[in-house]
Amino acid sequence: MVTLARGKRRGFQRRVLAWYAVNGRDLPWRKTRDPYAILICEILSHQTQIARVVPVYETLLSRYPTVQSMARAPLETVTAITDPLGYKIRGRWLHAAALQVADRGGAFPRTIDGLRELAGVGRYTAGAMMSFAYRRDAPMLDTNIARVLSRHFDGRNQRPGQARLWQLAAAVIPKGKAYLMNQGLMDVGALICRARSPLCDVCPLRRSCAFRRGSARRSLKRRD
DNA sequence: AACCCGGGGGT
DNA sequence: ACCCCAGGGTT
Repeated sequence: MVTLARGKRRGFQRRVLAWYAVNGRDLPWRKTRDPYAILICEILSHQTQIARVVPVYETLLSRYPTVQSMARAPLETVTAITDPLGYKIRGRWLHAAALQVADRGGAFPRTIDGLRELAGVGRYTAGAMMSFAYRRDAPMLDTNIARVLSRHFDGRNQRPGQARLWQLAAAVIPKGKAYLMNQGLMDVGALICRARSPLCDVCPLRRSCAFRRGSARRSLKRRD
């Protein structure tokens, strides 16, 4: 069980949201709540850098504006667009999921468990759809959020398991603001708390971060 | 839990 | 060369 002191939690949330309001990336799927569009962007984003996802996302949506139009399309026309990104199974997943939704009359599932029955939709993608498309307070854990939470709460000498990370991901969501928090955490992870050389000096969470506290004295003394 | 899938980016 | 990238499915 994860327990975060109320004050610590509030501070963490406030810093991420304030930072995101100013520094958040301007990504095309942040303009929509269409679960179909969200599904496309999330499937395409699996283990794939966002810059490479954007053009494929645009092509796919302009070619198949609705889930029914993708369901009607031959599989090969979809995979031809998605295959260049690698993990070619995702084109098949996307098309299969479109068929599943079309069979439901074009209505996407509204629950985590329902979403996870769609091809290629796991715990992460279901959480993303719940918070991005439906604006529900659902946690999600991707490589960015996992890294931010792990570093901030457990520092550099511990390896938190998936169970703890999911609990933390849920614990840091302010009521009614999962969308902003999840997007914000992903951007902090992608732009500041990077895997390689994190920009701790300009991180909104630097004052409370266990990773930074655990860093070598020498690097702390460095000034820009 | 370990393993597989994958092309492309950054260092 | 090596590591990493908005994970999911299978074994």
